[in-house]
Amino acid sequence: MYTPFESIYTSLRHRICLLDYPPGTVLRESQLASEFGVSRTPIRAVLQKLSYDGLINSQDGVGNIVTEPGDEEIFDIYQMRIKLAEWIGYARPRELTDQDHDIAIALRQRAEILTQKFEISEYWMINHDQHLLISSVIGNSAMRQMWDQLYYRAARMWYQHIRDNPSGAADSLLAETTEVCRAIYEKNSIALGHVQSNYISYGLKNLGGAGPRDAVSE
Amino acid sequence: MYTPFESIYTSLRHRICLLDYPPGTVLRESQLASEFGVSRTPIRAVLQKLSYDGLINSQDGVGNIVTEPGDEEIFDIYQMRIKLAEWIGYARPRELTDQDHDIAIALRQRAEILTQKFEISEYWMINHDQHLLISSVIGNSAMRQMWDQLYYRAARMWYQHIRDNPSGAADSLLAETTEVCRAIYEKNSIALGHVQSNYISYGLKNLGGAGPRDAVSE
DNA sequence: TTATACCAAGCTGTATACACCATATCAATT
DNA sequence: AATTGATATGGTGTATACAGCTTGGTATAA
Repeated sequence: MYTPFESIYTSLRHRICLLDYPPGTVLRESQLASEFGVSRTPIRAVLQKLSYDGLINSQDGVGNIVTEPGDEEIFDIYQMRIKLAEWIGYARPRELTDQDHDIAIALRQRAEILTQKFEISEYWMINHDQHLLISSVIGNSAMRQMWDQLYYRAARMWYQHIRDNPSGAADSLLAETTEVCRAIYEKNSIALGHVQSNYISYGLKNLGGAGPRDAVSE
Repeated sequence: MYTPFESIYTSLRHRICLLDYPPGTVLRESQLASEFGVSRTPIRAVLQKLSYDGLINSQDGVGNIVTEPGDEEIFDIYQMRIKLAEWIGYARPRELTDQDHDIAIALRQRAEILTQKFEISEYWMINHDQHLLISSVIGNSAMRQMWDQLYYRAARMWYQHIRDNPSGAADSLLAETTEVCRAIYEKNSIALGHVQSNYISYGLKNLGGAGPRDAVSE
């Protein structure tokens, strides 16, 4: 948010995740450069990072195309997120504090309001803030890095699904935030990870995928 | 290996992993540009990717400094590798073939020769080829990506340790390749992952770390 | 009418000149 | 002598001009 790079990178990632740039959109470097008031050079740096993140695909002579995740890829990413979530409590978690609980309570309140008047943007922001909270709990830096990366790769699909099927989304989110509150109140980071894993799993089910072939059975 | 980018990227990563560029080394863009016969621009792209990989650290006005992993980071990376390896067999593995077995047999033979005449470079190449083989088994693309990334982040530490303590390294590698051979012969990718997990765990122990504080106990 | 070959326009990839930043050196002052 | 300040030097970050690739359109010939 502070350096120009971070600011532009966050903006573009936000647009891709919220489908302002739906899959297939062609991003032109010169256009983005003029929009953000910089030259093509820093824009290219941002696009390269987005490319490493798997969010766009740069093709010489054509443009930077927002990727369209296939069914297999969606399944793979969700499977990884489910597994990683199970490990959150074992990845050198920092101690959960009363302040964490306050934040979680606030998120639950926002989710409760959402059940009365649903707004997709607010739904997203609650999800996002909860992700930031939980991510901050992970002490293992390698783990946290992967956790964040997969979150942003999965966000589009989830957002699209909720946008098309908003019924029940607020109730589910309220239930999730409630469970998160409890786990944090109990200062039990292992439980916190399990809650995450469960709700990601529910999400995968709702997305309609039990996997490309046979589901993973451990 | 084909595009100039891939070629330069692989070269520099190789040099960092094999400690040709030990931690603290300052990489100058113009110097690398003249060495590879290109301008600073593609060099910068490579360095940015290496920065995302956590192998270097770009500082404005100073240079691109090869990172020095701290004890905590080493432990985190190893813990993740141990956990991910356990999971290889469940990450949509492709079917193991007789050709895989032939490759594994060849690796074991090279390891056997290594026990008679140890050479650190050959040790590294066997390890690397084995990594490529096992990585190719992972069908879950998100998982494979993380697996590769952590491998290159951990390689330096392991290489340094073996270089300083070569005794027993060849025997251990021979044992590992033997177990890999067996798992592949049995076409059991779950076992293959467990073998990997075990030997990574042995490696962490040898590196001298049971963790920064208390070890993870699941 | 259809197919093919060429061409033009626009994009990304590259090279290079310039601006800004960090640091080491050296002189001036206390 | 020690310290502080300016300054020169060499680095990365940025802007821009150019080269190479892709693609859509068009003209021409079968």
